Amino acid sequence: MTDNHTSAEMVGERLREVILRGELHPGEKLHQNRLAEQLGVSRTPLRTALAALANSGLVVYESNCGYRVREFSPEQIRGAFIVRAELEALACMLAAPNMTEALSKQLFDLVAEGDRLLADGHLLEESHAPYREMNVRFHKLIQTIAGNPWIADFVARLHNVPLTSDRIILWEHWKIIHRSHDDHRRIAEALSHGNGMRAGAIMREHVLFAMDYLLSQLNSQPEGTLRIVPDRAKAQNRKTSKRKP
Amino acid sequence: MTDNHTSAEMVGERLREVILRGELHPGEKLHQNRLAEQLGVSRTPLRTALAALANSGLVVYESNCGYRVREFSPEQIRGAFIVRAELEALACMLAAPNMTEALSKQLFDLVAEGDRLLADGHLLEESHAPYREMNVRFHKLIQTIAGNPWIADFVARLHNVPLTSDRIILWEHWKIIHRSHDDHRRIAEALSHGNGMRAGAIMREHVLFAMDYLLSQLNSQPEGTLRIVPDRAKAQNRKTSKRKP
DNA sequence: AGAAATCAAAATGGATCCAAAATTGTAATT
DNA sequence: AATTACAATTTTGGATCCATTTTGATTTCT
Repeated sequence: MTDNHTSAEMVGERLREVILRGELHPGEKLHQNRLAEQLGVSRTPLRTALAALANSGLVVYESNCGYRVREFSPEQIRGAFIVRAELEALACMLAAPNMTEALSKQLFDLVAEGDRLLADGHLLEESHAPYREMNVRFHKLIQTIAGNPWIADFVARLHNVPLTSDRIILWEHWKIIHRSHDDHRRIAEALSHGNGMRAGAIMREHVLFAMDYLLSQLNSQPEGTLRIVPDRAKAQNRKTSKRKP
Repeated sequence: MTDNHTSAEMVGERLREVILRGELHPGEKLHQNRLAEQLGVSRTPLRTALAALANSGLVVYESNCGYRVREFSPEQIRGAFIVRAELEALACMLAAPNMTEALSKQLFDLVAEGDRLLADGHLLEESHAPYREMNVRFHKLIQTIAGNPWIADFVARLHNVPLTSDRIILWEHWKIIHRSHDDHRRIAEALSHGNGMRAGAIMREHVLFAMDYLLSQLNSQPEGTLRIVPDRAKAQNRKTSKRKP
């Protein structure tokens, strides 16, 4: 599926993973020689990949100073959720008039898949990944039904923020994950009835609550259940010295 | 201000201009050798620029097949306006609680500038550029006040569609441009009163009407007052042959 | 004659090389 | 001792070169 053939594409995808996983710390300088050697390619495809990543917002570039991992303030993370809430709500509104029997079934199938994973009364460790994938598919399906490619594109870009990545499920409390899954069911029901406004309202709250919960977790325990948190202590020597000779 | 020093950045900006201005036709293949020679640089910075443009959505890339100018369907253009309407409405909602006396003044100064340009009862030819710039500044100021950088970024990306570019003012009819400017005044007034909902509602309609008008112009006279329209007749030989040897 | 195979030309992707700029370390001067 | 000037190293940016893939055109075979 996602088999990119050129080195530049592979390197880009690899870097994206590494950055989102937090293995490269925000603000960290990306030395081209070292990185190229580590990744086993020459500098040329690496630079191509970096140029692309810079435009996708994962790294920042400064002329003659190279690339560094982009860092996001809590305020920016909050902003990402707010825009995402609005875009996904809009997706619901646009999707509603496009609903068919088949599409309704696809949505409810995903809900049922979540039901199965949560059947025991809690989410097993080994069910984390399947649940996460189901969650991603549910949101993406609605965006597809909406038929506006810009929405899916922008939502994907908003996931290019380390902490808001769709690969992170930090809901350990049963009540929260249960409520979140219940939102999915209600959204599916509203959409299958053609009620875009209602589906959109649920979706907006669905995303905004995730924001509140994530930010509260960030504030309360900066490094606890979350190893993904950018280690500010380690955010090392960045001397923004700017002298005129 | 926008002085990018490296060749790659200059080439990228140059290509962006050329594509948005329609001098490179949608779907057209971008031959690296020829382009590099035309632009007076080697292929390396050109490829860096293309990689960036690909991620910004102006060109599309296919492995081992190179880059071509992206083409947008009328439906995609419509979709861009719809998302932009929502994002700019959201910007109004977020901007309202941030308003100050100074910011109100800045907004009304821009409105007054438009008043001056339209004072004669119509828009002079030489006032086109100033009016266009005022328009851009008005919208950008609201996005700045909103304080959510994602909105400004996404709106800018939505302007990366040839026909929706903010450099195009195709409103030749006095009534329409007058009404559009009146929207600006009402938005400024609503914002200065802290009424984000109302400002957002006006903004949404402001953008959606521009969409309707643009699309109607596109349908009625594919090449009339608009020279920017992609010349489909010239969209030349693209053989998407895909054989397995 | 039409389709398939083959070979030549061209274009893309990647590696290496070189120049220019920035950073770092050292020395010299105040 | 601190700061400035200067030199050496490192790193980035750009050009060139080479390999691989694609494209197209010609030839060959059914």
